[in-house]
Amino acid sequence: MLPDAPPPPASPMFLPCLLGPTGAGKTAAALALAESFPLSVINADSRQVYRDFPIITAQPSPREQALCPHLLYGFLPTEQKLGAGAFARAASLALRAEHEKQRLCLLVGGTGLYFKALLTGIAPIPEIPAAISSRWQERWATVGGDALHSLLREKDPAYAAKIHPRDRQRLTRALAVLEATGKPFSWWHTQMPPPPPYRPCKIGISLPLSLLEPLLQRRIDLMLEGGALEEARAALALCPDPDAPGWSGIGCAEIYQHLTDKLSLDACRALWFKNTRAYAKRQLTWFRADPDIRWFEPDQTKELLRHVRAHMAAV
RNA sequence: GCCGGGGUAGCUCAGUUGGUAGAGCAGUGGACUGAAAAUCCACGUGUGGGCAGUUCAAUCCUGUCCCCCGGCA
Repeated sequence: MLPDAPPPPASPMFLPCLLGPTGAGKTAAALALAESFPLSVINADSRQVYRDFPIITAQPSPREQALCPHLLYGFLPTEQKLGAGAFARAASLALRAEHEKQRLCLLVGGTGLYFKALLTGIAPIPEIPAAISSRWQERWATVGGDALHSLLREKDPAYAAKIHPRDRQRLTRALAVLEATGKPFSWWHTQMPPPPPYRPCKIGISLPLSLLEPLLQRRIDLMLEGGALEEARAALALCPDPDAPGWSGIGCAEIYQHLTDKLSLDACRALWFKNTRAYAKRQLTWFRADPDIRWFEPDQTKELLRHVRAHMAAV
């Protein structure tokens, strides 16, 4: 299932990464960098992969994408999902292909787990059959979190100690992995692949939350003016299942509610903003914990360029 | 003006047969190994609308004033 790891190149690949909270200006910063270097932009955002939601997930516009090669944007149908492992595989293939063409790659996105999976590697856990996962979901619903947590405590005490009984997602995942592979989740975590052959240069683009807020609100209004409702209507015609992975994105979910008459447009807009803000905050929490990130404000393109140049030269 | 209902956390509200109060949401911090724009954890002193009275004790009872919402004039 997993492709063999590529043979390690002679020297690690220099890999600038633009990350940070949603709406802070990563796309604009990427295009500014593309003016100075011949580079290819690789998406590292779990939502911008969706084909049916280019506006709502704030993918670079067709005009922007025409300025330089953009990879892994807008290719996935709403009913499919791209897990962190699948992302890391796809991204490393794309990176290798671009590298062979002597092109510098820029990783851009806001999904912390995707960066982690690609840059530090991820345990080689095989794909878990959907039937097994959904069976554990059902058991969660019927027996509850405490019962499942004590079951996990028997089979995988190390991981059980790390998660809360109410953490449905992690709990059911750990039990599904255990059932499908016969090995505890925590055992898999010790089976790390060799470190990926990258030399990352992590650049954060951010603003204090209070300054980000008005930008997020304005971006939502621009999306609505720019056809977000029409986009969602079209997606709804293609995939009417609200539980499909693509519909769980912020903005998509709220508009779905509105289109199915469960939410007025005003309430939809307000909820969309609320959820976006909360998400930006979660991203800040994630990235704040990473000491390797060098932070810039959106208008510091000159400093940012200088920083990338300096790191590119360094061996 | 009269009658009724209300004024409790940033918001919506609950509760206390009198012993100074707690949920949801919001907010802040945190976690994060294939759903990650996901999932989850921790954190609750508020002149209980103002003033006076009864009481050992009032957010709760009484009086009065102010404000909001209905209805009647």
